[in-house]
Amino acid sequence: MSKQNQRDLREHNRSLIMETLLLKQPLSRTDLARETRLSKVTVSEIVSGLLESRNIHEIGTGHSRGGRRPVLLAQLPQVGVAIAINLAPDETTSLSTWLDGSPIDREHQWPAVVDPASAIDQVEAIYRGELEALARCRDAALPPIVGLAIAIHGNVRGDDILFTPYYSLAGLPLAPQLRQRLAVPVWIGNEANFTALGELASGAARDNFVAISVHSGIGAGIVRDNDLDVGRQGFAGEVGHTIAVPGGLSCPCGNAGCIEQYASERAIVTRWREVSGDAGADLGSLIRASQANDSRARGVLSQFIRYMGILVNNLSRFVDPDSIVINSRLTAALPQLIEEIKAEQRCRLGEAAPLVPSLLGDPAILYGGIAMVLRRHYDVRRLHFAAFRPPDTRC
Amino acid sequence: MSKQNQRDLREHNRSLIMETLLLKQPLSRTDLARETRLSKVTVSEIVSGLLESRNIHEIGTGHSRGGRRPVLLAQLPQVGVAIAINLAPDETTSLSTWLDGSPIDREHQWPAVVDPASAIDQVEAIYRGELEALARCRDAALPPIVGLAIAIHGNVRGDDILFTPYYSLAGLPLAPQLRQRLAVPVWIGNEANFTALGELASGAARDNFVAISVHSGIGAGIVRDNDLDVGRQGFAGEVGHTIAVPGGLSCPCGNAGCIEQYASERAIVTRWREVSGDAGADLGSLIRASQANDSRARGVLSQFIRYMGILVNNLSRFVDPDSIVINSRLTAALPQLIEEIKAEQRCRLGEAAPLVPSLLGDPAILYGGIAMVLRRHYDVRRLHFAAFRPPDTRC
DNA sequence: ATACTTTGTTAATCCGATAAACTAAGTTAG
DNA sequence: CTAACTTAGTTTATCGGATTAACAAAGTAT
Repeated sequence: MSKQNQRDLREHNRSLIMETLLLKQPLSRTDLARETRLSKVTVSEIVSGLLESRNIHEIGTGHSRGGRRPVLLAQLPQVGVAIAINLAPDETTSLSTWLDGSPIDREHQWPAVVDPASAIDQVEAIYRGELEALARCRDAALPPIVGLAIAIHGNVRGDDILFTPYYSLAGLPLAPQLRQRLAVPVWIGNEANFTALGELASGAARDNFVAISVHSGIGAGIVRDNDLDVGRQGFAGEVGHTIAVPGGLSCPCGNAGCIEQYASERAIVTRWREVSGDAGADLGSLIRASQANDSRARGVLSQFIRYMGILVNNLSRFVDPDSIVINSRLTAALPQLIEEIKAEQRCRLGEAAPLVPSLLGDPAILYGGIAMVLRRHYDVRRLHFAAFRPPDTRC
Repeated sequence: MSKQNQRDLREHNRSLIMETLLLKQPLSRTDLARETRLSKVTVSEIVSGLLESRNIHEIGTGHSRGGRRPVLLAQLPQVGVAIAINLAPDETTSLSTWLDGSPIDREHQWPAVVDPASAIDQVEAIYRGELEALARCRDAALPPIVGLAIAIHGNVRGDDILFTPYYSLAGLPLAPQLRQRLAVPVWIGNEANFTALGELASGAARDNFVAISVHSGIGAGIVRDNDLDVGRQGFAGEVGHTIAVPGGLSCPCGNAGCIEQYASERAIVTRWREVSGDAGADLGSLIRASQANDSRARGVLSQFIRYMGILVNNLSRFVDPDSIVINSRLTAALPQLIEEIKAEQRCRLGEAAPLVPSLLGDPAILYGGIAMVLRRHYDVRRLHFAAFRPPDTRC
């Protein structure tokens, strides 16, 4: 039902050109015609529109390839701001970027939002606080806000918050209310799904992949054809609640043997405390002990490896992705874990999917929110974050 | 890259009209304009083309709705033949239908194709044998063959046979060779994926669903947006090789604890033989014993229920489909098993996906092959099989 | 018989993509 | 240094496809 008249056709080709430019800028009009297989005339027309709407600009001329020099086109990033808010169970973080994904200021922390009665007010206050922080760090006026993305630690489908294990936001009309109050496009989504968008935009993976996020629970974002697949009820990728041990440890979800009872940070730390006899032990001490070749720590990690191996195997069998991205503090600190998880893949049905570490690490959720905003703003699927500006150059 | 010029637009709208007509025939031109949201003129133009190419015909006039009576349009089924061949490990079956999916003759049996050296010749012989059988049962000449689909019990991606556990067809250029020899469109695909297409065309499920097939192994076809998702290497849906028991029974695939070691027909019959002490016991005797309330049989079935419950749970968490179709001889004979598998769903993350039995049963693979041919022939995604002609009216 | 409805076609128009010709601005070879 | 060639981008003419509006065809209702 989507593309059936000429206006849709034009819209489609505009998206195509914008996406190509965002991915491979700078490009000339002729480059764009070659890449998109559109005629030069069509490209020139659409480019005129994009120039006029100040989405792109001409940045000068490139090197001649034996004739007239090409006029190079590039995105105009500082004409708008994208904002992402991560409603984590224990704190709220926020980040604002230009339209190329480069941060304007550092990441900000705020109190956790847990009370459903005041949740919408709180998020509104955080949004306004973020704007003030931006104003303080910039003397010039801010360009328009092109969108706000809010990461929910729970299940989301469209504007509906369906289930939130860590707080009680289910059923709250967060997105519609904020849209009205802030007069800004608002997108909400599951945290693991945002992470997957972040990995897509950072270049860790593309096309068809799964991004696994390990923290207190285990979630995943499934990307098919450069688009999120959230399933019928927004539960696609709830891989923490796949059963790995029949009749195993009971899980708050109601089932027994869910894999997140064996391989989540919480499960691993619990096990590490048992093994080490230190009730105050945490993920950091486990990592340090492992680096010091502590055999008890290695034992705990072998459990992590084993169950992550099962998860990766099962993911490969179910969805057979092009690659699997892992975002976890354990694999970030101990890169060899990735190889050990790979070594668990013994199924001879084809090669195992390439396993790659996240390029974004902890702030992946926020960058994923930014990606959510930008892909809607530009009406594209893939985009490419500009190199991250080092912290010292920020305000 | 697909739809960017006007020709693509026309092609898209032609497909849209054909798909709508196949699903809801008979329809008038005005009905089609309303359903597709295209203008009456565009519909009339495209319909003229479809009439001229004898894909559809006018079957008369419908009831007046207060004005001129509509001219009803319908598919013209007997202008072409679709053929499907199922290369099962123990036998080969074949089926031919008209373009509405109604069988021309009964299903035919042939010897199993196991020798890679002669496999292509054998399949060619079976195809020609099927044509002869059709000629024998019809005095009139056959219309053209619009395509041949071949179900492979193994992994397929495009024309490439990647892995076949039961015979050695991997790497064989079956499709390209037959295309050349028979001068007919040839499609090959995984058996479970074909089954999913069959369920789609039979109306058992639509849009986004998973069709699980249980026999000697366990496979699944994943349908997203009415299209098959076969994954990077054609392994998507190889759910039999997801691990359900860490360190469990070893599987020929190289892993341990694969779910098909616990819930496939082979696994269940093995267990039934152990429990009953009868080395000749089979699935039929298990079903009969269960119907006679034999407690040992019920025990064996409870294992089936338990592991199928895990599989359904994990599928729901990974892909969150609109529904899950189960095609197995056990659930077909003992429908209450479906309810018992449903009862295993204890995860409170949203409602469990509706679990429905296959409408096609055993010949689902063949009908799925037919669907494969027809959807390519008409360039549509969804289609709807005409009611099956009862066996006694066939030749 | 007259007025109204619905179906489907004809005619006029609009919109978007393309090809061909052309202008602009360079490089290269002699 | 100029003539010939190349590449970039625009102008012009044309084509293909979708839509609107008007109309013809064929019915119903009173």
